[in-house]
Amino acid sequence: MASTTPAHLTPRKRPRQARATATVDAIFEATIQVLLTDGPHRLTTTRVAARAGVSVGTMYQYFPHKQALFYALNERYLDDLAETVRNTCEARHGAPIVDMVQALVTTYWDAKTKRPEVTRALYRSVVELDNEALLEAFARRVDAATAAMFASASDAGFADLPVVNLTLLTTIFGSVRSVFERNLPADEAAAVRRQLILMCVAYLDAVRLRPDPPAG
Amino acid sequence: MASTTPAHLTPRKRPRQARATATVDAIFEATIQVLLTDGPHRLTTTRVAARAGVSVGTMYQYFPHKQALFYALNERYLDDLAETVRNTCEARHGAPIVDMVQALVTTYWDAKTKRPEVTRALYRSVVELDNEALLEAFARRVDAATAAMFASASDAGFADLPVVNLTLLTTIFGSVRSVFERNLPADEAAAVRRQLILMCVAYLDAVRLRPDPPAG
DNA sequence: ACCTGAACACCGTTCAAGT
DNA sequence: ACCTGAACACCGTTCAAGT
Repeated sequence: MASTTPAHLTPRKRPRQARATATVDAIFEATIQVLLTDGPHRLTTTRVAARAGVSVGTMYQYFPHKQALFYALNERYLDDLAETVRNTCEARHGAPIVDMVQALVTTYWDAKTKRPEVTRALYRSVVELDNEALLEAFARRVDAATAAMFASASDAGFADLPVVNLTLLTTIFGSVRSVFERNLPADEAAAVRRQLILMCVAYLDAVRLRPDPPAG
Repeated sequence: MASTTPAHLTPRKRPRQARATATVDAIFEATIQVLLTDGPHRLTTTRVAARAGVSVGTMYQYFPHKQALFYALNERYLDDLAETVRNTCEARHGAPIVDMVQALVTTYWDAKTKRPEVTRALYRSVVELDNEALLEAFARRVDAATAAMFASASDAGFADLPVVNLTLLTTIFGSVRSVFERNLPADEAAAVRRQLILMCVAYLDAVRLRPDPPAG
């Protein structure tokens, strides 16, 4: 992932001593806090620095500018999420296709819903800049994990797995974001989640290869 | 829609004279231009005003602050989009369900893809504030239009139409946004669009009510 | 190696003065 | 009714000076 990070978003310097590491961690934590309490619009560098207990100058030693802060925050978050999805996928290799879809949707959904305000804050913090590189790297990792899982399904094969896989991920990622954006009430959100699984299953069933009927 | 707009986002004053209307239009147009050429991050009020050929002060007579500009822009855009979708839906009343889904996905997708950079700029401009009210109003309108359409399907009925409808819209809106966010190459985007229709059809087929088999 | 905070440039917003 | 633009407060970013 690091290799895909545009240079202007890279931290200026990596923490080398213990206190520096503590500083960077404090800045991350402070950023989330300010994001949650004040919103992205009222998040100022001074405020974050104050909350982290350091001076602005210190912050700028590690992050070349404000957006780099958001970038690093999202990078951390997406790394985590990709890893979670990967684990889920590996554990389902060889399983029936329905189990896979259910596990995938549930894992992704739950990960996003665990701390909804953080998720929302992050969605909003990715305003600008080359977050595309970030999202691309994330998508690539998840893509690989789910494609490998689906390829191993015990009860289904697909003529064009890459397209099927891309469609599924696009739909799942998108739906979750949509639900957050509309801030749907919990019961409606839960209903959509159940239906989404149904939908993915119906789709996979429609596009999967069926064994030829015995010749005669 | 106007009734749901939060007060602090309302234009300060409505243009009453012809030259004022021209001013407001120029400001809108300038905002889009600056958004496209400089990006949301480098969009300053002075720059927009300059491009529109007015002074900053004038801008502030109509928009209480910068965000209100973005808000108004999105409002215009979503009004338009909702109307387009509504027309599509009305024209399909009584049609078979497959035609409906196909028309819905195609209309929405094409509307968003017609001017991709504008779409992207708008997605990014809705950073903050109560865009929720805006999106909610939009969703409500589209919701009503599609629900009425699906209820009139010549070849299908649904036990829980509201949930089915909500799921479909969440998926369609979300997928389109996902495709934009990842900036998928045209051929992959096209493939996803086709698959999305397939997916919706498979889903509707799975959840639709079938006539009871004749008793015996 | 790491931290500080005053200083600078710039941007959002206002308001007294104009037509 | 509509427009102007200098003025003000504030925020992002820097850098000389410190430990």
